[in-house]
Amino acid sequence: MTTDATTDSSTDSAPERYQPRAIERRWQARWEQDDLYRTPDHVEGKQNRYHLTMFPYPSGDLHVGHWFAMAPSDTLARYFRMRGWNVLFPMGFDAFGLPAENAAFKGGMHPKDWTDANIVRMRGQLKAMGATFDWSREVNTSLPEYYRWTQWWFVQLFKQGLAYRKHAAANWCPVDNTTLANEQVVDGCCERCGAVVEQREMEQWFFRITKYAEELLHNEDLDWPEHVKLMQRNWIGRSEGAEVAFALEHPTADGTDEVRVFTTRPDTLHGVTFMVLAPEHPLVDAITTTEHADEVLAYKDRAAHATEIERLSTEREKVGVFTGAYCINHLTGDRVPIWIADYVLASYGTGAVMAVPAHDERDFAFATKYGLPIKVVIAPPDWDGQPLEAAWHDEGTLIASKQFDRMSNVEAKSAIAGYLAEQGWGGPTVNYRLRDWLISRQRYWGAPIPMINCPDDGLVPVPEDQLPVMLPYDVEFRPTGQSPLSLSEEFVNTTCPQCGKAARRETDTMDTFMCSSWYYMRYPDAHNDEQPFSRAAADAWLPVDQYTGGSEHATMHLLYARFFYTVARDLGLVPEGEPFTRYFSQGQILGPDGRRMSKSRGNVVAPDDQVEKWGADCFRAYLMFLGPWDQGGPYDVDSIVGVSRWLNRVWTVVTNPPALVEDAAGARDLRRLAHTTLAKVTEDIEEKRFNTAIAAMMELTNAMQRLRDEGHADAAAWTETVDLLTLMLAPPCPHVAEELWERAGHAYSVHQQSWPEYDPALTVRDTVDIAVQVNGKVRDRISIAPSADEATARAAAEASPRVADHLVGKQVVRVVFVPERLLNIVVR
RNA sequence: GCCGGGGUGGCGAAAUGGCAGACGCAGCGGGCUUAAACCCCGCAGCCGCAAGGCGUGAGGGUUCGACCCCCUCCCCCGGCACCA
Repeated sequence: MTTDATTDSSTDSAPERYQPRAIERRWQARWEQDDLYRTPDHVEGKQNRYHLTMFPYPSGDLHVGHWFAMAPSDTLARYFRMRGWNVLFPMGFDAFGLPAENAAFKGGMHPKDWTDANIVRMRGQLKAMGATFDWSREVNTSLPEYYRWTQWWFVQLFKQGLAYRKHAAANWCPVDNTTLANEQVVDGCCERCGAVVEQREMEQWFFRITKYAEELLHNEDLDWPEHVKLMQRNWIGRSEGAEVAFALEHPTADGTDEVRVFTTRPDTLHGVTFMVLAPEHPLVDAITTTEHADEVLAYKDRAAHATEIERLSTEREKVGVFTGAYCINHLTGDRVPIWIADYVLASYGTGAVMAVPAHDERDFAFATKYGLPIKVVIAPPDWDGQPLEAAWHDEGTLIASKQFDRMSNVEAKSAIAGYLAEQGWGGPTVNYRLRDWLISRQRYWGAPIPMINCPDDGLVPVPEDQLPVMLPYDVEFRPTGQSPLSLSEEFVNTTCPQCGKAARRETDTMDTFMCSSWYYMRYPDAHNDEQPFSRAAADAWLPVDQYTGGSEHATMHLLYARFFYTVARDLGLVPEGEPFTRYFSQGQILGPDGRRMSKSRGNVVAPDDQVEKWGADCFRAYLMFLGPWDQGGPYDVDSIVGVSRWLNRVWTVVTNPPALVEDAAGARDLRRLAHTTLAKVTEDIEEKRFNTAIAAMMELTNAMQRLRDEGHADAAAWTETVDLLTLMLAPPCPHVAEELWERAGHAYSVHQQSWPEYDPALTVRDTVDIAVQVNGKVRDRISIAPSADEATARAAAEASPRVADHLVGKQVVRVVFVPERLLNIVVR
């Protein structure tokens, strides 16, 4: 460590200043040299505990948001390590993805080189944080040694029938030139770039996540924030109802003789007056009559060109066209006209709905516009038989429904659904809003889908011993909408693994969410080149005991990861249960102006500058101190100085203590405060309330400062307090804690010490101040023994003139006494 | 529209039925210093000279007592939204 030219270091009496950066560099080097944070799979006498914070995308620079997510997470991992657990806290990089290509395209740098350079830079920045990451387990999803196993996963899913190829309308981002999963479309726009998403018909790979919809829905028992679990449940969107077959009046040329619909209202089946198919419904062309063909064609064309935003708008007037065809309602024998309209979604249910205008607002609007009949089958109370002015969707009693008349509509739901099943016309069913996960991307920087298309054998997976399918370096990766890999003859041309004949490789790459769906399973066995990870490693570490990260991933990463874990479990790769036992979502750190940090707003706070100026310990502590972790908040450039002052004060009181003497009374007071603080800090860290934990440590420090001003303190109590403070400081501020620990003459390292236990006996007070109220208003405060009873407290209270004044001439009607809190005298 | 989370000094916040504003920023006064910075001490919700009164988005309720529980409403943030 170098001493700089500050004048005070030359004099004997002047205290040594706290120099955070020098201390931090010194200890980071030492920890790395000693491999202090390498985590073995098993440690005698310790239980394993897996802590994880979401790994970053290597965009180039670690920003304040990363620190805000990771520093408290590291504090937690350090705390549990001190509690005696063998804590795994790994780090890596989610290194595939679009920004590498876009940046590469702009800067003329190859995506791999750009990504690798960013990782080097960010690894250095992460190390500056002083976190307890076990770098020996680092993963980089863009390396063949990793994506080989991502491809292996794809093959397993394919073999399980969970990966399939389908020609379907897909979300297409015209700016990024690739398809997007449903989850990546926000308000009809690309989640990443904001461009308006289009629909494009193409061959795409999907994962059958919907097979697990019911299982994924059941997340009640997870120790996760309720709002995140709710977001997942809403996203999956279970709805109970019935599937109903309607007979086509004229079967189609290929023999189809019915249309099936999904409805949550089988109770209104007798009120169906028309039917609406999605414009993309496969039956549309076959049933459309010649005289309506032109109109239908024109409408389909218009619907196909509407953007997602237009189609999603609930305000847009509902328009459609008649196909000329009819079907028959089995229950009533009614002849029902079939229309098409784009408010019916091809991708939900059966892509067709039965319309009951009397009891559904959308159908009501549609019927009114086109003069279609409105038939009431649930009578609103006091209904006079006149036409309805609006759809009635509340509960009621069935009418005009044959044998179901006079039944409550709630009963009728199951009664009619059951009757349909008996008659072979459908029956009760459950539908989910969740769609299968579209995973193919027409971009370069991702893991190639390990499939081969053979003219004879069809789609054949690349044999596992031939993985990875290497992503070629020399490829024209300019985004054109055509998969870049398809332009490389060398990549595309191969032979069929089954018949050996010439065949072509799949040229799409995988959605990067696939890489992050299993990375937490890789850390336990990060360098295994025989399998993605061993069962032994999985048993040692999985599931993750504490996961932390932003809740923006609620319906993407967190759902996909649960899906993957379910598959892994079914394959016998991992223990039973869920991937993340506990999950905590931190809030978002905002710019000093209270808005999201972004370069265009010019409100970005650069963490490197802050670390250089204040030190990593101070920056970590500031981020934890600014408010509740799950709430986030603005980064206030001015108030970090308060945390810096605190650490300086800690430094001063510890390195330059008052005269150490014997003082029994002072010792009791100091110990009481030290142990009360320890109790509070322990509880707060367990509850992830870092802001109040730090506030408590500040209070303790302030009290020590007062003793220092007084000039003397009890030697034993002082030393004990210094040690406790240093140990409490170790998780949030690891460097200064290590330095002070060493200066106190203790053995290296503070990070291998046990978390101290507080002594409840030492926290007991001799007297407590309680509030005295008269009619609920505080009139005075009195000091009494904590054990004092009501009579004692009341006597003391009445002795106070400030209280007595309010009792004069009044009659006491009630006295409420809360020990150690207050006394309330109710008078009249 | 539906579902969550929130609204407390000039600012970040604390208190989950019991002394509202701990801790910190900014502010004011003082000390140290040739001076500045650092550092240290003190003051500080609002009105008021004071006694006292008022005060946790607004209004109502329950209670001896409400930031906290209940009802109605307003505003901010997040999610979902033609899912039949």
